[in-house]
Amino acid sequence: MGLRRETVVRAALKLVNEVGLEGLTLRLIADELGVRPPALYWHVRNKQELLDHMASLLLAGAFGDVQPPRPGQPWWEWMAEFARNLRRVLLSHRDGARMCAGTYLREETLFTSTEMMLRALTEAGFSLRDATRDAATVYAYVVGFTIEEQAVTPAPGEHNEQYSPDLLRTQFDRQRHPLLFQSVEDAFGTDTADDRFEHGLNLILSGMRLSLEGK
Amino acid sequence: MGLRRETVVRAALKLVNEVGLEGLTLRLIADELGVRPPALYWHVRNKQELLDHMASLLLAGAFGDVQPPRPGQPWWEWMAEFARNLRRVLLSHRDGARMCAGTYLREETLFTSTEMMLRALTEAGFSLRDATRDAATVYAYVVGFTIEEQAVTPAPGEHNEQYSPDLLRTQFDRQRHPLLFQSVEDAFGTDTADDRFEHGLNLILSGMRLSLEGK
DNA sequence: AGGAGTACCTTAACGGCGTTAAATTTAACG
DNA sequence: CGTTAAATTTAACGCCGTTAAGGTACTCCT
Repeated sequence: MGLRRETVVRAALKLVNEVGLEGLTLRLIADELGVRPPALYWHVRNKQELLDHMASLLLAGAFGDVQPPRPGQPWWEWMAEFARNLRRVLLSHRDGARMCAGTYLREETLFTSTEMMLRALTEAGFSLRDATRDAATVYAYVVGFTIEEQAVTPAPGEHNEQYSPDLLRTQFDRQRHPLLFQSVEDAFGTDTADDRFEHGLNLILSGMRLSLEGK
Repeated sequence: MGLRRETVVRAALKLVNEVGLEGLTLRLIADELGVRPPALYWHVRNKQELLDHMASLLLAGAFGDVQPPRPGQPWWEWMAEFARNLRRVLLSHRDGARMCAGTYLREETLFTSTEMMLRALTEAGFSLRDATRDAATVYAYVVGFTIEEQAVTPAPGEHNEQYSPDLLRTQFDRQRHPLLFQSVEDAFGTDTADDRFEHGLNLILSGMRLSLEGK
């Protein structure tokens, strides 16, 4: 008969997309699965463990099918692809970034793809120590960036009203904070989240390239 | 008589240090203040708004007394000081990073210090657009890094048992993931969180320097 | 065939949570 | 002293995560 742990985790991931992380309850998940709430405790120790599994499964979608750098592909392009993929996956679920931030990862595939990343970087000339810290930096940046992004844009198409241009314009006094005022205008004008993400990513990867040349 | 909103927020900040973000309840805060729970709703619309105010007040401690760059101080050293200060403040409260990640900031002093940062960077030669995105990158990195850090080390001295060296050693197969295995060893050996933070910060600031020269 | 054991789920309930409505006290002022 | 507004209390609602105990169905041994 039915219901493996992965089924529960997938149902939870589907629901978090609809109701957000705050709205996700065990009772709701149980309903979705046609089951009483305590049944979930057979598959999961408690809600936190379920959240850990959700984050792991979500990230497995980003790390899971990572391929080694293609022949001739520079490592920094490969890293950039990875970072974009990670952000894309985090954005693919409402509250995806907050879900994955600081959670304990329990998926085997995450280990193998991390190993692959470390290999790619060490083969490019980085020490293992630097490779580890560089990868952690990229990860921290992507997660941190996407958390802020999803705070403003909870789901594609939705926009948190607290961050609406009109509201912010009233808060930022143009006289006292002219630069801040202008930068908020830009942020809602020409600038897109993609642009901002690429800019920061480029900073990190440039720094990595520089540190490699300095060897 | 007594109890202003700031009193409530400060009590909440004190308590989150003792019980963590999950353990923080309005009833607990009310007890601490010698008051019944609904009294808090006079000073705060709901719990989320209280959390926003907590994050804002906490961050005000990091941004609040930011001084302009000292004469002759390079902008990157000034930025590094800011980043270290931010991390220090986030670490000063349990779950400080998670508390501040993606919350809506409501403190006036945060605006003025952001303005100051934008001015410092634009005077150093950055366009306003770049200054904004660079500052956002540093912020995202610091928050992302510290979230992971506090997941492993909830409070100074404490260490999450899920990340204990012994447990991790059993999970990482030395044969299949030799680099990952070694890097975990290093992480618990010579490497400190401070080292790792400085390394990533340096990547970003190097990238910023490079982008300025490229002009 | 029948009983033991295990895997999986249900029923019932507990204590605690955020939040609301309404009544009540406290302070301020003419 | 009476009125009004600010600040808090009492009482309660509905929901939450979680636990204990019991039930059902399947497997396997004899």
